[in-house]
Amino acid sequence: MAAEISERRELVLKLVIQEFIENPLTPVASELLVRKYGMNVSSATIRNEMAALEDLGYLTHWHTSAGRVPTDAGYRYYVENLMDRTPLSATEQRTIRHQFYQVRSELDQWIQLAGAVLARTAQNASVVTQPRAYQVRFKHLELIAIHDTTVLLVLVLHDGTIRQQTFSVESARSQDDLSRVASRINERCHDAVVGKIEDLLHQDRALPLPTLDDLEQQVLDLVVKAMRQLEEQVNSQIHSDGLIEMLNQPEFAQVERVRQVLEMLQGGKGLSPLIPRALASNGVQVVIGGEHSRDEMREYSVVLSRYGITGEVVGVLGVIGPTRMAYPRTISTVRYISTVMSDLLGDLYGGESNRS
Amino acid sequence: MAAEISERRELVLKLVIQEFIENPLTPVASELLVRKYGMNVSSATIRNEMAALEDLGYLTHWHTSAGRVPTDAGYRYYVENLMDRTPLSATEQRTIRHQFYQVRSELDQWIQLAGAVLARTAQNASVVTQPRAYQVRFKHLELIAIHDTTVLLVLVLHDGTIRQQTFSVESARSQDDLSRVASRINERCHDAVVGKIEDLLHQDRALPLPTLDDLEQQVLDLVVKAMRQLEEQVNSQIHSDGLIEMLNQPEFAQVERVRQVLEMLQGGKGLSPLIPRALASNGVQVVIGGEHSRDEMREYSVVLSRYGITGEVVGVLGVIGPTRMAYPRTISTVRYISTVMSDLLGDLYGGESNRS
DNA sequence: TCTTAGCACTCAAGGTATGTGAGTGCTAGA
DNA sequence: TCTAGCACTCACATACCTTGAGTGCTAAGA
Repeated sequence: MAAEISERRELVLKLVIQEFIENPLTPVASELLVRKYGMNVSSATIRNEMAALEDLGYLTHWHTSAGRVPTDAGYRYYVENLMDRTPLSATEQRTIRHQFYQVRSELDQWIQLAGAVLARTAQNASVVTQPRAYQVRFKHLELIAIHDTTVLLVLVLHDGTIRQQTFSVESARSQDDLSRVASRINERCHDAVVGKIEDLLHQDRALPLPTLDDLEQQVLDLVVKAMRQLEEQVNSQIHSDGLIEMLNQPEFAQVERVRQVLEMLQGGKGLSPLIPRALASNGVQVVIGGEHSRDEMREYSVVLSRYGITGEVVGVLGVIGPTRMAYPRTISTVRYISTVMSDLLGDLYGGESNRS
Repeated sequence: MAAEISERRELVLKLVIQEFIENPLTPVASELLVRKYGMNVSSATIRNEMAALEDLGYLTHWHTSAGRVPTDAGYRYYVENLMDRTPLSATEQRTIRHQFYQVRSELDQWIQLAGAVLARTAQNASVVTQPRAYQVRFKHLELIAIHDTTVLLVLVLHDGTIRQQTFSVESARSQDDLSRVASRINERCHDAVVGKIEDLLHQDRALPLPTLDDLEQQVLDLVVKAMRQLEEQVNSQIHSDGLIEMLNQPEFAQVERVRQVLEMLQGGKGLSPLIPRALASNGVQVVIGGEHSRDEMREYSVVLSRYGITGEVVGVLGVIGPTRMAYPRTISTVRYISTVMSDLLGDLYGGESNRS
């Protein structure tokens, strides 16, 4: 019984995995494959094939008299070679696109919607990061008088990120005054990267008679600080959704697992190492169970894709679930939603969206 | 054995509840009270008292040979009459205030921080709503050219809410053009409620020669729509945190409960009926188990408080947990954080903060 | 009238024994 | 190379028993 892969062996592997994905509580038995999928051989033959697949490392046993269960390697082989790659049905595509169409003008709802749709379609938890520019670039700022010496600064960056913060000025200023300062800064800093603004500030301070007044300097300081801060937290916020969907999966019968997942998602601890990889690559990335660098992720798989406009703004979105997840459907979903999001961003920035 | 409340009976009730709060898995036995709290009577006497408290409806049995467990009425009596009302320790207060001090200028982080601190201090899930003005009032808007005919509208309302959305204009406009339109609108709509803006729009349309140009009309339409939308969703977003903390509570050993909680928190379904009540009342509100109108909340208690500046902006924050929760600590925490948040808002708006 | 010692009674939880059946591995023959 | 047949394994369910914590009640004492 040479441990090589034959066509029939592949079929057995594929069926075992698909069966197990559908019915994750019970290991799949040789007899079942014959009965349910009408194979033309006896269960004994299947058993032999299964034993061979076990030698190859694609299947395992929980105990001697239990059916077979896929290993991480098995899933990997399945995803690479065996899986059907059918896209989402036209109906589903239409429904999804329609939902996005309805919020097309509300930028901040895209993320939320993407998370919700991913979770509901893939029946697992979803993660979505804000689309971020490769470089943090200034777009616009606004100063709003709130009260006495308190001013609200609203900073809009080139990638659509909005930051708001308040600060105190030494003496009360009128709204007109503030607006004038804002528009002067907007003119000077148009599309500038943070370094440019810093230079501006330094040069000006070196002059004997600065052309920037105190308030302008103060505001620019704040802007620089805010932009630097954004630059550092590369992964930005990881928005996640679909915990309930994930909980409905049978593997979460014990609370322990639930806690694990919550900790992984909280602050994206378990996920952040994956983000840069996803940003750097085209197409959908799949990381299965033990392939994760972190131990606490060993029992989960992650399907991620980049979305956005190459060279302009990019983000990451994906699904996280138990290693036994419906890979074909999940992958199609992630791929599709990433193209939808890319298209949306394309419309916004007028660039070519990054369809993979 | 008359079913009346005596001093000793109250003590027994108090001890039973405190003991059960500390050790929620085991019903408290008469013997234990004598041993642990060194009472000067025998366990039989305590048993009699417990039986009386059971007649009064403050305690129950799970089965004949199990210790006593508080009922919802018992908790209620405890919260109203028996509980120690010690505030958070000075050290804790200082730590908390310090954390808020560090993000004092970043308005949008207050909510997040309040949620996190509430959850960590009370060891349960927390909920925080955005502070909202009684009336939605216009503060400021900004138009930013994004690309060709796409314009980003940033709308700042009087209570600090920021809404961003994009829209298309018929013909491309320069940023200067957009800024001019924005500042005209800002002048006209200063501090206006939505009705005012609508009037302005209607009146103008009725004129033979409108003073507002097309773009201005389009923008004002969007503003009105956005403001109306905000007015309707009174409860705004309910931000919640601390799921993990809650999961660490022993009552969440079964996933069923976890799912319940998730569903309650998701979109604040279970909570929204409580918000108006909390907004309308001073001080800390406690709703215990069966007192909830919704069945799915029967096993949970909620501690809520309003925060903000009366007559200006108000929000709600609080904690949700199993009926057996550490009421004294939770209530102190909610009360304290609500005053901290009120103070912060007070600084921002220059009003008197709503300390209760 | 209140308190308490004593005792019978109850019941959840944990342990052990046993049966059941699904499923495998192996062997020998087609 | 496939397959029928059979012994073997092991999780799971069921029933049964034991244990002990804790109560309720009674009757005697303060």
